[in-house]
Amino acid sequence: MNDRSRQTAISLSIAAVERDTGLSKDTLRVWERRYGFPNPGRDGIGERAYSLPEVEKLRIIKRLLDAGHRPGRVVPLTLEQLQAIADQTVDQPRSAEAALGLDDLRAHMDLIRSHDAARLRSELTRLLSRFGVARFVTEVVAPLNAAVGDAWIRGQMEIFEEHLYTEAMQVVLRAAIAGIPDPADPAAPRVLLSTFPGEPHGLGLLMAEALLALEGCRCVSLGVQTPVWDIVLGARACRSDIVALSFTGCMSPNQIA
Amino acid sequence: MNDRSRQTAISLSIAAVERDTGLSKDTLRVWERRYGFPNPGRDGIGERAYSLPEVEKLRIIKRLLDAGHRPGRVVPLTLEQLQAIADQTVDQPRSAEAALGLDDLRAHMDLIRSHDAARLRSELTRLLSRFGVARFVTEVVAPLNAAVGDAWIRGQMEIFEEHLYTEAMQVVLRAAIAGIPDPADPAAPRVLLSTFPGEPHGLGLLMAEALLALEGCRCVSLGVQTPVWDIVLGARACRSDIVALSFTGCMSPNQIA
DNA sequence: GTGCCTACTTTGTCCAGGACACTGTCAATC
DNA sequence: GATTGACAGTGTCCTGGACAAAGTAGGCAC
Repeated sequence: MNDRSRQTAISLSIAAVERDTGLSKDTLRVWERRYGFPNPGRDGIGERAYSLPEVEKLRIIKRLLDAGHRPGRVVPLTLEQLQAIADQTVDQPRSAEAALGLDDLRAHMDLIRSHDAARLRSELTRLLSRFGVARFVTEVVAPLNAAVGDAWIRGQMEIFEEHLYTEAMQVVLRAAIAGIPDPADPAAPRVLLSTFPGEPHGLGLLMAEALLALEGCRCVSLGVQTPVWDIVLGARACRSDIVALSFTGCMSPNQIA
Repeated sequence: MNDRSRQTAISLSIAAVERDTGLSKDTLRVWERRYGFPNPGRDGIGERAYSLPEVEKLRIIKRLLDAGHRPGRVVPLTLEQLQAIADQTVDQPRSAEAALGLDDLRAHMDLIRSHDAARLRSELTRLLSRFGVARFVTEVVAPLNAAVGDAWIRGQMEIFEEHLYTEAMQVVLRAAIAGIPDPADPAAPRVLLSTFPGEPHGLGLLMAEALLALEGCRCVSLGVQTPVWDIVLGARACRSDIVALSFTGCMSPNQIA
């Protein structure tokens, strides 16, 4: 309700840190109790006041957790140790097959980092025209997403850069989808797309929509973060044959009565 | 971490209710303490187990709060009383000017409720062509948004229907924006668009983007929910002259160093 | 070595009840 | 009518305790 203006000193309330890091208030307090980190000062009222470097470190830790590490092993570490772990973590087998060579991929990452939204969009559109929708999605979007995710884990990419990329890619993908004609076959399977609450990333959804539309499906998207119950309602209302849900990794289509 | 499967009995954990209603765990507990509602049962472990009707009532209450009512006045009421308040609340002065007459508006609401995504899209596209981008945004999108919001407050619209509408409108607006050529003038003002964390609605952003692009601005959108610090970083990186932030109601552009 | 079962440890979330700053309300005063 | 002050309504934060679910390691048969 309040969000008292904390701009005076550069420190954040526990609610702000929850927003910015994705770590719940409970988790933040219990880490402080157990690991001694974070160790926020207190403002005049006795409430936690997190410093900016502390929040930055928390963000790095959150990324490592999402990448599969355990809190007990990473929370007590120093910044340098965290960076080292991040670097070695992402040495997973990269992009087996891709229309983009590794050099191309690096070039596009640099393009993102150059913050030239218009050029990024036109370059992506060029690739779309060159490879067609299907190859574009599987061999350009997917590896680029992975590369952006990796850079993000390594701390080599700011959040706004990732937003910039997501927005540009969204524009291109939506244009691609708009270019796919509706199936003439009245028996075409009807697909409802959405993500569960807690999954705000919509690129996977658009990728799926593009591929499914290509296959001749009649796609209806509900956008991201639809409550489970409303997904059921929506599936029923649209008489959908398939419900496609996009996760950060796995995919689970299933039939609904 | 757990989200224990509660499908067996039809009850939700406090975390699930927080997700589905937007009321914080703290608020839910304190309402229980103060007003005696909600009054969830306890599962085997002693944790709150909210019933489905309870959650539905909480959702209605949340809507009324967002519409300006005070908790003490609405939380203790019965469902009927709440419905009565909702009905009388929305009797605000409706749509002074609009390209859509009230009948048209009602017709479009019915179209949304018919769950025919394709027809909704094409109808909106038709209106876009007929009125042009500027009038479409101000005289079609804006009143429709308001009408959807009203229906939502009255409980006359399911969440998935609102998602359906948002997605369709998004497709149309993005197509409209894509059709606006980039300004040739190299001195065109550069505008960065985003919303603050906590504001996940992107239609306002797209409306602003459309209007600004029409005015010859060079728009770059970061999408929704960008952390404040990253908006600053983004504005700097894109050398933006203006930062446009979309809220649920008011608009606040401002200059950045 | 491989597979499986059983302890042990880690970890996020939940609980209770107290506190307090912020905001809106209402009445008395200038 | 505006301003001020008392007062109640309200959301968020605090502490410290508890525990189920998930992950890890040891033991034992094959």
